[in-house]
Amino acid sequence: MSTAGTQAPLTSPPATVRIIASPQSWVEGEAVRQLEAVARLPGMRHAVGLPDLHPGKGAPVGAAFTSEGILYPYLVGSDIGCGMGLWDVGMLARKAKAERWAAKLDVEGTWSGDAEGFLAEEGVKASGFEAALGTVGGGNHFAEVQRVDAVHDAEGFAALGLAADRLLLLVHSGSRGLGEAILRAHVDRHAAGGLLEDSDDARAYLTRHDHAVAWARANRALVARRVLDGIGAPARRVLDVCHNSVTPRRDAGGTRWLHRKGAAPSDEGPVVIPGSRGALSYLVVPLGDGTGSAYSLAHGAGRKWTRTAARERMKERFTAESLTRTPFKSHVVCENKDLLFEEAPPAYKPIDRVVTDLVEAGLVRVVATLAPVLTYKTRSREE
DNA sequence: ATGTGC
Repeated sequence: MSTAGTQAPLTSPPATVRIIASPQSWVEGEAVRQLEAVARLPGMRHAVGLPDLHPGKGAPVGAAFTSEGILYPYLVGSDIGCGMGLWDVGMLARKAKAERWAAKLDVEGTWSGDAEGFLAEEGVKASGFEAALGTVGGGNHFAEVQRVDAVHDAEGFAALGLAADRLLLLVHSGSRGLGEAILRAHVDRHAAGGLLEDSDDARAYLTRHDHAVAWARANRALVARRVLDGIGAPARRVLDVCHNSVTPRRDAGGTRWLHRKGAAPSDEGPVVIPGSRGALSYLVVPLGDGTGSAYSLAHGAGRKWTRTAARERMKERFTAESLTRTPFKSHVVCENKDLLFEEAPPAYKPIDRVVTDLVEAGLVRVVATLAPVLTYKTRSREE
């Protein structure tokens, strides 16, 4: 094993496949088939499905993959750098004006400030997509003002500088059109094929990928700033993690390419695992050495219903107006009706089960649960 | 997912 040649990685034994989900966490068969198909790609070593595993476009979402000698941009997908940022808001929860904020908060369209200057402060170069910097995007993206529901680990909670009576802001967004353009340029040349790690194409992709990851992080920071300007409060970034990326990582066997597709890192400190807009989010601390889970965790609840099914089922049972409030009495800003139905809470799996699976697998400790106060999706009727 | 595809 000490003399692995350059050809060895692509012809060695099949990857291991592990799905970290209890029988109570229902996982769609198609998602499992997708995971197994990815595991058969040349150079693949480990394929890990997390408890929010669900089918994606070709490759599953809620999964992490490690490979040797070759990397696969299409496994990361088009929203390179997508992730979650959490801010500690300098305002008491009892001072929240959710109804007033829901009526007027507007984070739509190009930011009126100096986007390139903002990027420079974040240490990120401009990309040409700055018209979208500071916008939430579509799909499952959101900005959510939250309150602390319960503290389960007072020491861990205090260590993050948090206080139980203060608001928080969670932002889930990505690299908007930038990542999409990067993947499209790759797919035009290589389709779903991988890139040999020592190739010029791999180096070029990784340079653009790393830029999109940094730009996406800055995007979340600007979304947070726009929301905070809207509610008139200061804030401090507590954490920011990316769940769509490919990064080199050394482990016992040598350098591996760690692909995360809807999988939060377990090696970068605490993360937030959100449920639907009508459910709690979990602030957790990763446990263990990460080797059995590809250094990854679930990134959210995961869809239970397709968007099409969710639209049909929810329209039969609920009015759009009723979906702008949740069982937590929180407010939802989503003026696009299709998106309002697609993202309704029943379209997602129960987040408590997803997190319990992670706890039972020894992968996380729960620090606190966070409840929604105001979920901002979009003010626009289109998109 | 997408300054979105026919």
